[in-house]
Amino acid sequence: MSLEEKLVREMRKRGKKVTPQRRFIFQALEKESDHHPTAEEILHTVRQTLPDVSLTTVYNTLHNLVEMELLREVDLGEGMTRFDTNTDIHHHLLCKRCGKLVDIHRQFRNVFLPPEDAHGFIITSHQVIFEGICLDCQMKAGMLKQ
Amino acid sequence: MSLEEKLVREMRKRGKKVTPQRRFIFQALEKESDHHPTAEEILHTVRQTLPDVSLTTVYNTLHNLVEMELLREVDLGEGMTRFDTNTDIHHHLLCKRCGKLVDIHRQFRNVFLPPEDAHGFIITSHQVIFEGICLDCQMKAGMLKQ
DNA sequence: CCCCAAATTATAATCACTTCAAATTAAAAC
DNA sequence: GTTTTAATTTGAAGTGATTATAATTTGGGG
Repeated sequence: MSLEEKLVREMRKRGKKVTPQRRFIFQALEKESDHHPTAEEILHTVRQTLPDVSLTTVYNTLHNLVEMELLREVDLGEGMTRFDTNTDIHHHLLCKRCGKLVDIHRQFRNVFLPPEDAHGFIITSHQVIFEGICLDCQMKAGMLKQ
Repeated sequence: MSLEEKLVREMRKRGKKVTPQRRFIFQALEKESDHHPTAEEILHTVRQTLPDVSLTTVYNTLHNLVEMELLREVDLGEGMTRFDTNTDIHHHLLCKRCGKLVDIHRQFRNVFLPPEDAHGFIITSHQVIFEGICLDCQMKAGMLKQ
């Protein structure tokens, strides 16, 4: 089942309307699932087929999906939110220079807060963010001694 | 040596001017070091004694300190940047409901990316963010079966 | 086909920050 | 102490991402 089909079903299940705009947003999410698109990027893709879609609609739909837990918001302090169709636990590696973002699908077994360090919180999730400099940026900066 | 003294010294060491504005910003950082203040919060504190300081100056000074590696920017996807005078490696625990932020000073030994997972990046830092619901918010939501 | 709550839209607003250019000032040089 | 000057400060205007508003349109049940 494609992502589009899945999301359409979930929308219907919850009595939400399935508009053409939403269908194309679902398709864009599927198409760009590999690189954590921003709302602007989704808008751009959707407008290739539906030129009058508004940014508000994109945000509205993405937020709906997040609420339905079918989409994950990823905020790495870049000044904008990225959206990730992979809602499984995974981590991120971010290039400080160019903003390139890579998924890390490895688990870190130790990352767990024992009750005495949890300050009474109910912990619902955790995320590891690695920061560094990607190959391209090392190249550009002449950091690679070839 | 107080934080103010330390920062004044470091400024002088680098040939930077020590203005009254900067001194009061250093004091505010010291006073609020426990709760990761935002630029706005620093501004508010500084204005209690120096009512005409501008937000631009606060940002300018904070960014200077970050550049000098005497201050750490913490961005947890809340839509604004917090500043942390503790530049040691440590992690964070964030309440999703009220935004309360707690430092975690425990190390996680396993959190390391082996070269085959590093995608060629030079990794310079990592950060673990735990999310959950704090005691106060559990209380408010009646989640505590007392 | 009709209805109407839900969805979409354009426009304007907001929020956190950044840029800019003119006025001020710390501190080095005299 | 006075002068000099480059760094700093300032408020106003600008940005870019996101959100609010209110009028218009529409999916889909009846």
